[in-house]
Order: sequence, then structure tokens, then C-alpha cells
Amino acid sequence: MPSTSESPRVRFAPSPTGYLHVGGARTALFNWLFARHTGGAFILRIEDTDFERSSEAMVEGILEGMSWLGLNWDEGPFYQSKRLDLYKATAQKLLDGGHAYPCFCTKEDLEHRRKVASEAGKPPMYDRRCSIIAPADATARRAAGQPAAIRFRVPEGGVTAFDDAVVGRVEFANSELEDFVLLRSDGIPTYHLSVVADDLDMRLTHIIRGADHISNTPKQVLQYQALGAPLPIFAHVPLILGPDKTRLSKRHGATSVTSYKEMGIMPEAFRNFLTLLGWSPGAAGKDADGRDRELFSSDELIRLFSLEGISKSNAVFDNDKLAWFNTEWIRRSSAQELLPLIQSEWGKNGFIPQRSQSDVLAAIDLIKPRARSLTDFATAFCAYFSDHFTFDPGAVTKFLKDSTTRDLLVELGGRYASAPEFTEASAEQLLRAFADEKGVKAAVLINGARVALTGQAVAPSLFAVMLALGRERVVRRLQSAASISAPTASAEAPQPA
RNA sequence: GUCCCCGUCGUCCAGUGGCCUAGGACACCGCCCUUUCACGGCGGUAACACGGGUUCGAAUCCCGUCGGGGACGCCA
Repeated sequence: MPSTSESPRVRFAPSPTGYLHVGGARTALFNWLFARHTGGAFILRIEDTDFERSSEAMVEGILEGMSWLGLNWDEGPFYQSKRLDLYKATAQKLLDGGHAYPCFCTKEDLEHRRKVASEAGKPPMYDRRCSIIAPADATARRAAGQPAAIRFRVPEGGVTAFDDAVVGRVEFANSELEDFVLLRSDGIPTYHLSVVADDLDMRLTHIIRGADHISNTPKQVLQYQALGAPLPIFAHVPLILGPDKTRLSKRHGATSVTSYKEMGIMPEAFRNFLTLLGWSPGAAGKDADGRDRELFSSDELIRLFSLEGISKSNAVFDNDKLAWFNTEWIRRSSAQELLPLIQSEWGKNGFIPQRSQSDVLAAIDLIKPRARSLTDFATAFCAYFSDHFTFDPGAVTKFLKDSTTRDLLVELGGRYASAPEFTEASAEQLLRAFADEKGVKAAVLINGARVALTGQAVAPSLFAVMLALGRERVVRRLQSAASISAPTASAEAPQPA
């Protein structure tokens, strides 16, 4: 075991054969949280030894996802493709110690034998035929140019065990382990070798990764032992499942982190949600009333995080709950914090606000309690930022399909134009007096005006909206209410003069 | 098939032998608030997979069964 006085060193080691998916993101998040909590180092390592499937574009995507999530690393990114000498040297050490041997079997032979074995109902394990080749013969054959992979020599009997920080002690009978390949015949290391060589070289103290690696762990433990190195602390995090409880995959919809960015999820909300998926702060997460808290800032998460709180069972990814975290975080964030995120939404749509910075901030504060996603600010809430907005057909049908209502709104606009003052209170007073005078319910005008002003059936308090929009806009939009076309069609408000 | 891991409301968690008539959150259903929709408030439906032990006492410990997941590549 590494000494406890040593500062923790952890890593996230994605393989650039795909996008950063939510499972990987959570693994990265847990490592990051652990490093920040303990004051240790968080290292990023790109495991790109599968040249066929790795690509620079995927690396870019992973880095982009990490930075969107706010997961900054202290060292790296290191690329395994640039560290080949280390792996060869490590394999040589294993060879020298008698813990590995060259294997001359070809890939085709191996595939054939595996197939035969499994059809015979036997485990498809390597039969170790090359392990008994005399070292001198093996050396001669290699010298003669015969290609060979290097395999690890798994002890014949006994068990290989490790104490996992989340699942406890795990034991595997060595008879269940096959003599796995360390170095392919082309000299490129396999995952089993490179992961150990790097974790050792980078002096990692804790290996926090997905539970799908549990069965790989004994192969790694064996190498640590053969190399005479102390074991790091392993912590295997349960997997994230789709709603049907199978492993999260493409068919469950969005699985890449960037797709959540595109859906208008706030990074803070995503971190909050993901951290609580498979981890809980336990007693430390209770509020004054003894209730479990759900909303945590990233600073709190860092303060509270510990390996002990990681749960053992797999968790289902719940989009509804993510959406809830997102609305809560939008509400809790200041307009100032929201602005850059909203601006990037506007950028996507080519939307340009026509209002001053201070009006924009005020409008954001006004409508953020009703936002469910950042994308709302670039879609349903456009009317608060510009005169370019469309009318929601459903809203028009619900509150503006009556032409007499529309005509009344036009007249009401005239009243506002000539009103002596324009405050929230006076605007309301004027509207209610107007409704009385015309013998209609105030609610009819309020509901109609909301649609005429915002294009939506949903909005904050109407009179607060009027103030946020300003008298001129209110007058203009009300006076053009008559031309708002019914259902199906969508109209665009007139341009400002 | 073999090995490994897991098993509390539909979902995410709390719970480490008595505080459990099992608690919270999301979702869902009522009611209140109301100018729409949210928010908020109040209330409700809903779970310890099953069977054996151990114990005065088990959601908590042990065994088995069943169920789910993962791993079995010259992929990572």
C-alpha cells in the first residue's frame, strides 16, 4: 500500500475511440472530485494504443467535454502512443524475471482454437502451448525473425486478490486467468501492460474507474507483484444504465457529454446530477432538519466527496431528474453567470439581442424561474430580447383567437401610449379599469396581452413583463395585435422604427 | 457456458442489529396559491427480490435460490 502521507495521485484515462460518454464523464468527475478534495493531482492520459480506432478528432472531443464539465487536470494529457519505450522496457523486465514469455501462435490460429474450444463448451482460454518452449529456442526463433507476442505467465495455482475501496475484497482463482498478451507481435503494448506501466510510472495512488474493469484487475495485480511494486488502491465505480437497465448506449438516446451541452444543460447542474448518481454524502449531506440535500455546488461536492460514499449497485440515468437539477441551477444562478451560456445559445441560432446589456440582464432575471433549459432563452423567450420573435400557435389559439379581444388589445395599447405614467401598479390599474369600462373580464385581457407581448402562453407576471419590455414596445406590440394571425401560421412582430 | 459484482418505492439515494409504523429527492396524483405557466405550501400512491438460518430482536449478519449487470481479444 502506498503510504498515507503521500499526496494522492489519480487519473482519467480515456481511449479516443469514441466521444466522452456519460459513464466516462462520471469516472472523470469522481477522480477530479477526489483529487480536489484531497489536494492531490489529477492526471489526464490518453490511451491511444489502438491505432486503428483512435483518432485525433476523438481526443479533441474528449478534451472539449472535459472543459465544458469544468474538469481541469494538473498533468498531461499524456499520450500512450508516445511512451512506447516504457512499455517495451516493462515487458523486458517481466521477461527477464521469468514472468513472461514469447508466444509464436498467430492470430488466426488463436481465433480458430478459441472457436473450437467454446463450441466444445470449454472456456476459450489460451492453452499456454508456447509457455513451455525453451528460452534458448525462443530466443533463436525471434532472432531468426519469427514474430512473437509477449504473454504474461500466470501462476498455475492460488488466488489473486485485492481490496477494493468500494466493493471490498475481491478474489480470483489464478486458474480462471489466462496468459494474457502484454506486447503484440508488432511491439505495441496491449491495455493490460500499458495501464500498469503508466500507473506505476505516474506514481498513481488510487485507481478510480468503472466496474467493468474489475475482472481486468487481477491481471494487473499480478504484474505489480511480478514487478515487486506496491498495489495502488482500487476503487471500482458502478456502471450507469439506461432506463431499461441495460448498459447505457446509443439506443438510449443522448450518451455523449456534448449532447447535454447542446440540450442546454448547465455544467454545474450536470456535475451535481452525475455526482449524486452512485454517490451520496451520507450524514454530511443532511440539512438542519435532518433531510437529505440534493443541490450541491461544486465546491460543496469537493468538500464532501469521499470514496466511502460510492454505492455498490449500478444506477439508472434519469433524464427527468437531470432536467430538474437544470431548472434549479438556472434559478439559482445570477443573470451575470447565465449570460455567457445564453449568449452561446444565441450564437447557435444566429440570434442577436436588440437590447442594452442591463435590459438583457434584467430580462434574464425576470424569466429564469420559468426556464427549463438554456435553450429556452434562444427560443420561447426571444421576445424579451428582440422584436424578432414568433407566436406560439397554441398560445394564440388559447388566448387570442377571438378578434374582439385582439381589437380591445389594440385599443388598450393606445391607452398605454397616452397614460401619464407607466409603472407596474399603474399599468395594472389602467388595464383593470379598461376591462371594467368594456365589460370584459380582466383575465381575458391579461391572458391576451401576455401572448401579444411575448408570443407565449407562459410568462412571468404580465405587468412585470410590461416594465421589462418598456412602454414603447408594449404599445407597439399591443397595437399590432389585430394582425396576429390565428392558429397554424406564425407571425413576426413589426420591426422597430 | 465460466468467473466476478450487485439486489430498499417506477428512478436516484438514506439506512451499518433495536431510534423503521422504513426517511428524502425526481416522476406521478389530489388540494391550496393564481392572470398564464412555473415556483412555493399541504397531502397521497409506492419498496426492504424470495427461502432458510443466527439472534430476545434483522432492511441491516450467514447460506441458498432467483433476478440484473460486468468480464472472458495480439480492443481499451
